[in-house]
Amino acid sequence: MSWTDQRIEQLRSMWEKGLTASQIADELGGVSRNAVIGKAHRLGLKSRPSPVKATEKVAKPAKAPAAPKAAAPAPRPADAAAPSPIAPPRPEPKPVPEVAPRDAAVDAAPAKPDAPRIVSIGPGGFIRQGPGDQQAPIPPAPPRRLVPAKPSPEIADKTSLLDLNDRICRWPMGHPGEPDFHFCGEAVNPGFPYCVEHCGRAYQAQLPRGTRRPPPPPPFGGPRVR
DNA sequence: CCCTGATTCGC
DNA sequence: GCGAATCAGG
Repeated sequence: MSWTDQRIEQLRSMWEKGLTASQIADELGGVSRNAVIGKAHRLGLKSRPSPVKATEKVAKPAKAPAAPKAAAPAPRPADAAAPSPIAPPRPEPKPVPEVAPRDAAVDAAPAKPDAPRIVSIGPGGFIRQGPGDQQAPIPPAPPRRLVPAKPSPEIADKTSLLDLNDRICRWPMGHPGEPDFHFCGEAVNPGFPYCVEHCGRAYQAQLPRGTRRPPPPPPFGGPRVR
C-alpha cells in the first residue's frame, strides 16, 4: 500500500481525532501500526499523549558510554527543539473550471442544525486548527464563486473512492470497509478537499482567546461499534 | 503479558 | 520516504 492523498487525509483526520495508531492502521488497512506512526511523524503531526514521555532527568550526566547496542559514538543531539513550523498543507489550488456566475452562493454556508454555530468564516476563511498547530497563513479567499450545488446525477448515487476527484468533496460517510461506505461527493469549496459544509467540520474558525469551543462534532458519522 | 507512541536506521 | 525493529512507559 502506498500513501495516497486520500489515505493521508484519513490518517490526519483520525490522528487528530485521537484514534490510536493501531486503530488508524486498522481502518486504513494494509499498513502496520508502526507505519502509521512513522507516517504521522513525517507529516509533521505528532505529539499526542504518549506513554513514553521524555525521560528528562535533570541529573543524568555520567551516562555510561557503554551502551548495550552499538553505542552511537556521536552523541545524537536530541533535537527537542521546536519542530519547525509546519508548512500549511494547502493543496495547490487547482485550476477551477469556469463556474456559472452566481452570486450569494458563497455567503449561504449551510449551517447544520446540530452543528456548532461557529463554523467558518467563509470560503478560504477557514483556519486549520490542530493541537499546537495554529497558523496564521491562510490562503487568500479566492475570488471565485461557488457553483450552485445542483444534485447532479453523477453524485446522486454513492460516491465511491474511484469517483473522487479534485472537484468533489471527499468527506467520508460511514466507515471504510462497510458496505455503504462512500464519500460526500458534493462540490468542493474551491481550494479545499471538502464541500463548504464539511470544510466547516474539518477546519474550525479561529476564536478569540479564551473562548470555549463547543464540543467537536462526532467523527465519521459516529463512533464505531466493534 | 498486553497496550501505547517515539525513535532509529537499513532499505 | 518508508516501516520493522526497538525502546520505554502504562
